Amino acid sequence: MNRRTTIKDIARVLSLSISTVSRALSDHPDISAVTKLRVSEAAAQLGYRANLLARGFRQQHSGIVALVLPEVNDYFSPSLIAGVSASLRQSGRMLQIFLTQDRSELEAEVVQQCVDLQVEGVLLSLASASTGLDHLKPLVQNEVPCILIDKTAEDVQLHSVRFDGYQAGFQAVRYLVSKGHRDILAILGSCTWRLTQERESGFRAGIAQFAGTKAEPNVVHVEQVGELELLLAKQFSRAEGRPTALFAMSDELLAHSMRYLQRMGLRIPEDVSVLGVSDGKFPMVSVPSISYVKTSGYDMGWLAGLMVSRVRAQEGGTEHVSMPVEIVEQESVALRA
Amino acid sequence: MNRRTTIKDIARVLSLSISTVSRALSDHPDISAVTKLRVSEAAAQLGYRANLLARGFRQQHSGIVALVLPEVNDYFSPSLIAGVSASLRQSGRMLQIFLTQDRSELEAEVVQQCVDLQVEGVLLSLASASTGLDHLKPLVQNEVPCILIDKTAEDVQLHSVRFDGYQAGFQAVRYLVSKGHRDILAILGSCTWRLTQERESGFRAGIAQFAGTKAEPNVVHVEQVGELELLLAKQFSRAEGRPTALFAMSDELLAHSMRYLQRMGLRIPEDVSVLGVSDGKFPMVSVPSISYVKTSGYDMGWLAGLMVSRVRAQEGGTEHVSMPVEIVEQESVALRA
DNA sequence: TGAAGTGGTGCAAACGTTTGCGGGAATGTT
DNA sequence: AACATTCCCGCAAACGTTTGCACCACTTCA
Repeated sequence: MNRRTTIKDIARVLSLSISTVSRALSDHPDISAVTKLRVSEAAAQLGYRANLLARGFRQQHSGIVALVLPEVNDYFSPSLIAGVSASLRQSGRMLQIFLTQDRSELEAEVVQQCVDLQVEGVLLSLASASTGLDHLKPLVQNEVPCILIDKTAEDVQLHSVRFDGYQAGFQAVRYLVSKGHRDILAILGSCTWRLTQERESGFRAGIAQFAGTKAEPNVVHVEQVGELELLLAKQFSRAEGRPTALFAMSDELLAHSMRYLQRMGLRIPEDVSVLGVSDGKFPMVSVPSISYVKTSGYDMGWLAGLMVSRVRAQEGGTEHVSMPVEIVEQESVALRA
Repeated sequence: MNRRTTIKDIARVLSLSISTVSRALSDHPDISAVTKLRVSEAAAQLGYRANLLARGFRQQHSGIVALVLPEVNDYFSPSLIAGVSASLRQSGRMLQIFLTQDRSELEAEVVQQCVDLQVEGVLLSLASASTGLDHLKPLVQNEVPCILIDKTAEDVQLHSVRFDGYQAGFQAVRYLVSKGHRDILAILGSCTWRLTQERESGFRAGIAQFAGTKAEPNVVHVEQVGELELLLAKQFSRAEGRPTALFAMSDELLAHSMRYLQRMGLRIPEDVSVLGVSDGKFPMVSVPSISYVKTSGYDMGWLAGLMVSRVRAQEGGTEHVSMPVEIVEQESVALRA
């Protein structure tokens, strides 16, 4: 096997020193224009490619950004990954993905691996069991920028970017009430997620403000999608006083909810209106199409990617971004007298 | 900032040479048991972590496997990624993901980047425009194991793993015919994919063998999902002699097809039966649940991950694996007299 | 007693790149 | 003419790890 051509080969061919070649390739001001030209021509000629491991080793960082996810689901993750990938490509970095299977121990292990690899930054979506943040210490100790995304937690040391959960819940109620709904059922995920808590408080605030004083907020928490069937059966079995609208916190909850509603013979939106929180793809292909609170995973990924550049550039304070949401109207919400 | 502890620190603390420490940590037979113990204790004590960049640099390979995808879609990619990730974790490697936006130039660029990084192997799903394989030359020249997955091509140099497309088409027809269907419409993807061609030939063979001699295979190719609406309108507008069953090659085509069918007021499965090819998640949440030809992305990812180990271990001939498929019955196919 | 083997350890080079420093030549300044 | 300045460039060290080789002490065998 023919050895890779290195910077030394270029130096030999041009009778230059390796330091000059190195500087020429990185456009160092000390090097004259003609030399730079000769070097870059020779490099192209010889098919030179920088050895990223050698460079990374020398510079003490790898050019890699890690994206750590509990799992890669069918709804949110793909667009998030696409956003991160696009953003990193632009800043000349590479994307490494780690899955933690939603387990804290794996998360800790993976975090250590990121440090060992000397990544440029870590974009981390917390496992649901990760209540404490001790296992992220290696990152701050080694000054690796860590940005919590989506599934975040409160922390002064770490940056974060997430959707405005409060607004998501609040706007959802506002919209449904504006369509005449008063009895709204909120299907939320695990209480351990900060995201869930925020949406719930937004939802409750919305109910209090818009639905009138008599209305009691109707909220259920779902840990496993299996629980949904019974919950919905209980809520919708009675003909009188059942919810006229359903608000689901995720595509997954939304999909399963719709499935059960339709099984029970309830029509959407004639019998019950439905509003989701989504990236937009599932609501689009569904029949009928679903109105939803839009949360762009792509945008979030893009921003998170930018943030590692920002954080590395100047050590400003820790940023906590919450991204805006907006209502997208489609067919699943009916006007109610 | 406190420097990372290195192998040298351990050596100094124990008054050993760095070579001894290195060998002890890698369980080299030359080193005595007691020394190994002392070293590993000191390492734990000092919180030593190997510098992966230094090691990779020295060993000429990074411990990273690249997964190169045209895009990360909502249906297939997530489980594929999960499978690859799990498999790589087991072999102690890390996963890097590159998206090519289904563009050949980006694919070529990314391939070069993989070589620059000295990855252990590349799992590559071809962009639809990548007809030739010249841009993969850097991989074979640098002896980087390359395994084409899913979107593959014929090549003697490169390994490949994909689903048995012929069987998918063939079994689909067999199943639908067994339920009494004769007029089956096949919705296929881009002709440029080898996968599409195989499924089409399987489909045609099935029609020829099972549907009787009089039956003409009814096949449409969809480049952009937008075309679907007109295609389906044309096929299903007439009341007489319209297809009684529809076979869709992907979740995406399936989802959009169903959407349009239902818009046209056609009931599934009463008016038209539907069969998909899928990983299984979308057919499950759909209403009604969809019968499908099962293709496990997780299994494929897992296998692809294993293959890089196999290829690196002993240089056997190039492997071409085609994974079996099976019919999963659900609610979307009606019995027809 | 000398030679040959063995088990444990250290020396030093090497991987490819970056970078602080020093120096030579040419030009400009007193 | 002496000196300062500017522009290019080379020397050599350094990053942390692995590994071929040499070495020493000790045992075994002739």
